[in-house]
Amino acid sequence: MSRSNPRVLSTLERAGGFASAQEIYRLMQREGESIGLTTVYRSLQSLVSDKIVDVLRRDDGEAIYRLCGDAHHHHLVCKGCGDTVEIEGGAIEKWAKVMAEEHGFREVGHTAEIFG
Amino acid sequence: MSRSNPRVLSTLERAGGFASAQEIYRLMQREGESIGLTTVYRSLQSLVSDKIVDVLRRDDGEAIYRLCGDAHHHHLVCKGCGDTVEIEGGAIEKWAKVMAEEHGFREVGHTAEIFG
DNA sequence: ATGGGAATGAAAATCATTTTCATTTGTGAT
DNA sequence: ATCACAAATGAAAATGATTTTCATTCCCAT
Repeated sequence: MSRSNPRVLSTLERAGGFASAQEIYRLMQREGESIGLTTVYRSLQSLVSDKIVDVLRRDDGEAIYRLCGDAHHHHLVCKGCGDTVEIEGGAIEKWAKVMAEEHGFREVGHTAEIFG
Repeated sequence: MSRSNPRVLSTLERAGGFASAQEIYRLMQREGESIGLTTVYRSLQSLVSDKIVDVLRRDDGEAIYRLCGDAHHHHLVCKGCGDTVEIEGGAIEKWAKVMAEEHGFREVGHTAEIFG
């Protein structure tokens, strides 16, 4: 197993908002950092499993990563500039729980993103 | 442009719940239908753009399709059997709108799925 | 120094999806 | 019936993200 390369995390921070592995890689190259794509992927995997970054999917299926606080929360994602805002979702938590129980599911998780 | 092959839609119906293009293709083959993977993809694209099926993404990035009523709604997805239930999300609509306005976004869409 | 495990990255492998392109099929006009 | 042309089809190649392989380099404790 490999530990996350700190430069990947620092690049993701600098990117602000969400960035894909490929974008982080290109960004690091443009900045003259010497790193392999493999290491970028490995570092992101490790950051995800350590719960240091979130991962979700673009419409085209590409995975995008974002540095996150550890609290459960949701996002507002701007379709134009890609800017994102974290928001807490008190209402949605309750909604998910009610809906799940109503249908005999044990709720274990949900996703919710708003695009605008 | 190509129109949707009706056997693809009928297979998706029969599959119940969500199915990926690959799954639909394999299913049709198993049932002895003669069809190409290309046609499955093309048909699904066309069904999506005609708003006859929804598309969303699995965690692994694979696109999954489901026959849907035309109303805006959300899903409960069972992690075990993959079974899905459509639910309407009155609360979530309101939540999305409020959150978007609060942050100066014009709300144009959102996604929400519950897994359990 | 030195031996061994972790980290690295180039290149190949994987896998879903899209594109290309030649062929087949359907349809309408003659 | 026949011709012509557009739409549909699918095999194979191309694409693009992600993962795997594997040989090399680093680092650290002995």
